[in-house]
Amino acid sequence: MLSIGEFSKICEVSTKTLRYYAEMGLIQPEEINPENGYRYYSIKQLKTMLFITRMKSYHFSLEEIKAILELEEDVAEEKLCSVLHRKKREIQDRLHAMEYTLTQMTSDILNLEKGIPIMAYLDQINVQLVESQPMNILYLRKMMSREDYTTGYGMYFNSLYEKIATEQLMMLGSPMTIYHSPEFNPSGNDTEFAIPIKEAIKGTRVLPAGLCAKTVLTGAYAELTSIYARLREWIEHENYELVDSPYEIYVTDPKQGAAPEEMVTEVYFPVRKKIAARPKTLES
Amino acid sequence: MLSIGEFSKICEVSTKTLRYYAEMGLIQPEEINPENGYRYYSIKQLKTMLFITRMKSYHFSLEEIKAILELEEDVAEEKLCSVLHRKKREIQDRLHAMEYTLTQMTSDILNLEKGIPIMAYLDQINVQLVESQPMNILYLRKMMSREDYTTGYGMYFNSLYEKIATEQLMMLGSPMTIYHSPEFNPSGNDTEFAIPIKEAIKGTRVLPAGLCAKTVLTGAYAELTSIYARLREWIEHENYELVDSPYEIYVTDPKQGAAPEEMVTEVYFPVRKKIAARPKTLES
DNA sequence: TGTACACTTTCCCCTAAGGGCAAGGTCAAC
DNA sequence: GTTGACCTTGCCCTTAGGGGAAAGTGTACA
Repeated sequence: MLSIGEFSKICEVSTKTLRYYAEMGLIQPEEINPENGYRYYSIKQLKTMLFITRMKSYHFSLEEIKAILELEEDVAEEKLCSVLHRKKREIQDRLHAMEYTLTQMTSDILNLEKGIPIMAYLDQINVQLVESQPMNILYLRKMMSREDYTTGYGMYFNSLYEKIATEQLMMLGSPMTIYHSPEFNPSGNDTEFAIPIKEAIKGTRVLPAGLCAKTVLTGAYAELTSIYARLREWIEHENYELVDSPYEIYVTDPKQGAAPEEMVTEVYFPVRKKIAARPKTLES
Repeated sequence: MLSIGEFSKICEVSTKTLRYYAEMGLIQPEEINPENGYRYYSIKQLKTMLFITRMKSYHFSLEEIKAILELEEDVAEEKLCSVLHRKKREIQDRLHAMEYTLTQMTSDILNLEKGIPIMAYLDQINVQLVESQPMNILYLRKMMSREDYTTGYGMYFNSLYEKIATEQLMMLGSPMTIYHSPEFNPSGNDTEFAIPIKEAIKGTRVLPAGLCAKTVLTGAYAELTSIYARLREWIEHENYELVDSPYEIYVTDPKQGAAPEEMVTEVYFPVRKKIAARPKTLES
């Protein structure tokens, strides 16, 4: 039997950590002296501790590790395998995100070294007032949470494309999304995926025409937040107000896998001039 | 002037976040109504908020971002540039660490699919008792914290190699490190870098001969923790005790950049059989 | 056998970046 | 005048432990 200090040195973790793990039920000392409360570990528990530290290095949370340790013998190996696969994919995603962050940092550094302030690009975003045409769109409307976006976009546009193909419909424009949640909502956004087509069939509706503030983004989607901010700023400053859901048109089809710098996205905010000093703004 | 809710929608952050940032002095509302405490932001502050979220996406802490925002105008750009460079390197390091984690996970998954339990390798580590020869070593002794290790190893071995080259000394073995801190110590370890040479000059000492428990590791250093644990377990189980500082010999020179799977490292624990049931263990 | 010191226990507060919720005050549209 | 949306502060919660205090315990040494 090993005291907590001895065991902690062998495992190369602190005694604090061992006590914490015992408290949360991750690994219990094999024996506790009932008189003085001293914890005693068996050397056989070393393997469990090394397993825990390995899973921790794979970015499992302690709760996840606990769940793995509590698996029944007979399902343990396959379950562990599947859970490792899942975590691996998660880490790969994080890795790609970091790679993208790095390219962004590099471009910012390059700009800075040329003497261009980092946020200068904001002033380059220019907003135009345009009159949009009415469009007949084939749509799918879903609640999307932040994480669903990357996979969701693919899925829903795919099913729209499929319908167009199987029903021999005629596409009249680029795919688009319409954001019906009026505000930034971390728990989920009411999002409509749509493609303009000629035929007015079931599953289509007309996107009404109207005055819009419009901005064109050339480059990766990461800048979209700034675009939205800039549009809202413009609307505020020019004394307009939003009268319908904003939408984006993906002029460069994201499915074609164009280079991120060449992707073109148009952002539209349906607006109307604010009527000054009149309370009833919902009627013209 | 925008209320906190309006500003939060434009910036796409929560009102909680805005209040938190104000509280910690990151960004103050331009005006606070003294009667009711309502915060009002100016649209000009949007640029600052977008800058903050961008820096956050670069993994700067809020404290770091605050420091950047508080820089004097004239030094701001160069300082920002240098700080971005530093952070970029940090992220690259994390990226490499994650890539390594991924290769480890992959190999664990492969084993599992072959039916080999993840921790099975522990039982494969075998420990031998050997009698080491005395060695005359050229050494450098330093306190190392965990993060110093990767850079430190390079630096200190380099300066040893340099001395050997300039003073025309004769190397008699592979580089090694001796760990004098008796325990796992997160704040810093007393570490000796050494290379066996022929000449007994200033800056050398003799590593005494003696009985050692020895293990050979073939593969990446990440497994070293397990090796140490296994050695301590063996010592405990076989009723030996540690009588001097453990050391590692890098048989495959890490400078030569061999593939991690082919690196060979020997780990030695100077030991002695425990004298049973006698209190004075320090004298034989 | 006494003593000094190392070891262990529990308890409490702290971290970073906010989220959730409650109670109460305020604003704007009807 | 009322209602519902919005704002305020305050408190507790999150992860994976770290730091330190106060008190009890174990053991090596004289």
